Amino acid sequence: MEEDRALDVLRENGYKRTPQRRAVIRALVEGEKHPSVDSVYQQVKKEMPDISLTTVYKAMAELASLGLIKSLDARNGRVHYDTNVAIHGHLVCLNCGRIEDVFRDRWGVELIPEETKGFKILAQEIYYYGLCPQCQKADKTEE
Amino acid sequence: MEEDRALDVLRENGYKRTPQRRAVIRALVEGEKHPSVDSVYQQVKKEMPDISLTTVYKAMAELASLGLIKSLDARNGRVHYDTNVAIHGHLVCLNCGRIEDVFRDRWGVELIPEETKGFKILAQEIYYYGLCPQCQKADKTEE
DNA sequence: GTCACTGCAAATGCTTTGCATCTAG
DNA sequence: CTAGATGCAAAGCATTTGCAGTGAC
Repeated sequence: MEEDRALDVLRENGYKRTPQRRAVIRALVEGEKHPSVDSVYQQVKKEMPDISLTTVYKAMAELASLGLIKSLDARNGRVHYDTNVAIHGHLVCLNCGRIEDVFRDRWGVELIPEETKGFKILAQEIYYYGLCPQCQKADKTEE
Repeated sequence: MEEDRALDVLRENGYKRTPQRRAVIRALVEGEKHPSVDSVYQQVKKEMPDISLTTVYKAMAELASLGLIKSLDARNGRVHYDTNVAIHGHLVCLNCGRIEDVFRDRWGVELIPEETKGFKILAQEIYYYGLCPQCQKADKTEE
C-alpha cells in the first residue's frame, strides 16, 4: 500500500480523511506486512494514544473494501491483513503465526471458465501451512 | 472420508470408538462435503438428540489432527471442514458461504526448496473467493 | 476397575453494534 | 452547518475450558 494513493482513494470514495484514518494508513505503510487489527492498533497508539480499537477495526475494514489491503487467514483466530494486494502466496506457521510471502512470476492457478462453476471470482489465495524454522527447532528440543 | 478407515485410525491412535464419535463420522460421510461444526451437530442430533456441541467440536478437532478431515476458511467466522483431504481448490461465495470444489490433475503450486524459507509444509490450500451464480443474480436484482 | 470421554455451564477472545458526541469539509 | 466519523460500553458469537459424572475396553 502507498500512503498518497490510499488517501486519494478515500477521497474519491467519499470518505473523510480523518487523523485516525491517516494514522492507520501510516502504520500500515511503515509497519508489519501482515498485521492483525490489534497490532496495528498497538502501533497507532504510540503516536495517537486516544484512538480506539473500534476505529481501527472500522478503518481497516474500509481499506479492505476499497481494495487497498486484503484479509488473510493465519489460522489463529484473528484476522490479519496483507498490505500488498498483488497476487502472491503465503507461508503460515501454525505454531507462532508468522507469515511469509512467496512471490513467483506465474502461478498456474487461473481457472478456465468451466472450472469456475459460474462464480464471479474476486480474489485468489494460496496458502502453505506448516512450521517455520524456529518452531521446528523448538519442536525437536521438546522431544 | 471413509467410515471404516476412520474408525481404524481412531483405534490405531488410542482413541475410544464411542457412539458419539461414530455418529460424527457417519454424519461426515453422509452429509455435506464442507460442513461447519454446527451443521454436523445439527445433523448428528437427529439420530442422537443428547449429544453436545462440545463433543462435536472435540471430535472434529481430533479427526482433523489425525488427517481424516481438514479445516477450511469460508470467510464467515466459522470453521468449516473438508471431508476430502486430497489436494484440490475451493470456490467460496462471499455472500452465502457456499463452497465448491475445483479438481485438476495438477496444480502448479508446489514450492521449490528455496521458496519455502525453511518452513516444513504440512498443508497447501488454494481459494477462489467471489460470488456464486445465485448471489450474482440477487445482486443485480437489488440494483 | 481405569482412564479417557462426555456434557454442562462458565469463560474466553475477537469482532460488531448502538448511541451520544464530535469534526472534516 | 451537517453527514459522516469517533469512541465507549455493551452485546454477539464461535470456540474453549474446568470439572463432575459416565462408560469403553
